[in-house]
Amino acid sequence: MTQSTSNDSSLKTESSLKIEKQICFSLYSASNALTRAYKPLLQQLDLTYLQYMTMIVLWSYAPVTVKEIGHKLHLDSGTLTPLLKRLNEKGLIDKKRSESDERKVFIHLTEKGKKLEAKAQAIPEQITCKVNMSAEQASELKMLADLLLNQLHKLDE
Amino acid sequence: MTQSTSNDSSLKTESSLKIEKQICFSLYSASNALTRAYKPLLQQLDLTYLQYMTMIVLWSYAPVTVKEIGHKLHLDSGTLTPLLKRLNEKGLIDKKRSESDERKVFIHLTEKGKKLEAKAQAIPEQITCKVNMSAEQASELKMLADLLLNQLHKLDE
DNA sequence: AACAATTAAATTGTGTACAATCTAAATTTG
DNA sequence: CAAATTTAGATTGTACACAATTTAATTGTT
Repeated sequence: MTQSTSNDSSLKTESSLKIEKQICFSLYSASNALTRAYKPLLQQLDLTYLQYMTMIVLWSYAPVTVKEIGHKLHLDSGTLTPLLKRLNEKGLIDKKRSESDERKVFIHLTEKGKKLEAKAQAIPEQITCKVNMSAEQASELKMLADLLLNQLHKLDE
Repeated sequence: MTQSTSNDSSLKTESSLKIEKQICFSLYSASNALTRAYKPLLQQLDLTYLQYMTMIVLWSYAPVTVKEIGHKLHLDSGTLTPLLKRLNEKGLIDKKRSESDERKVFIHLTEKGKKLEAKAQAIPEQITCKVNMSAEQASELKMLADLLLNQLHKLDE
């Protein structure tokens, strides 16, 4: 069989298809794994990873519009509307339409939502223990991921 | 000194909740942005990012079991079963139950599936153009993402 | 003022991720 | 060798992501 013994078709595969897979896929897998690692910690707060992220934005900036949350998290209303509905059902946030511009919806923290911040203080340290990387490696990883993100955002202009 | 007496929680927030958010969130955002960047390129192949990834595994290793694909992509049958069903409907793969062990399902490439590899050769170069990073930065990013992934996998043992 | 264009959020539909459960087949044990 | 256990894959249900469309409010232009 000519084909079964020959693997020259993989020459190009090895020099491009496989290598590029590694970089993008490494990022993809690491991101999934990180979300998985957060899950058991966040169950104590009854939050998913994205809900936790949204609460972090709210703890710093509430009241903010859906648009502003989306800008900070790089997400659109298709993702945020149902997510905010769930946070509202949990009693963590309130929605109020802006009076000056009725298109805008401001997201406010409820007392329960504000109180949750104290409980969330434990999370960062717990995840740092799980991720046994040096501070230098972690900040280098962050820097490179941000660089990549910025490069990709430039394309949208 | 300059700290407000009204909000002493800001100290802890700034030193942990905010910073840890950055690292994990940078990774998360970069990964999402990368998937978005692939989308227009992969539309030429009528594949999503994960379908493309699965095809890359198959181009190298088919026929392989669902389990083996899952191991390489760090995904389980809950994700892969419906995905493979779609690749099957597109005529790219066939499923064949193993004769020696009827629990196992081997995924084979169809002729159409094999032919798609040639068309996919253009993708890596196109994405490299979009991601304007140096080779050093890219490989450093990959290395750190792999390190993180390995650290997190150690916890599962 | 009239109306086209833009904007904010919601909605719809497709495709991941993943926990939990189920079925059937293979393996291990008593 | 039969019962208990394990394993491979499929199924079910929840929650993202995101494109495309819709609705309603605001802004821009003439």
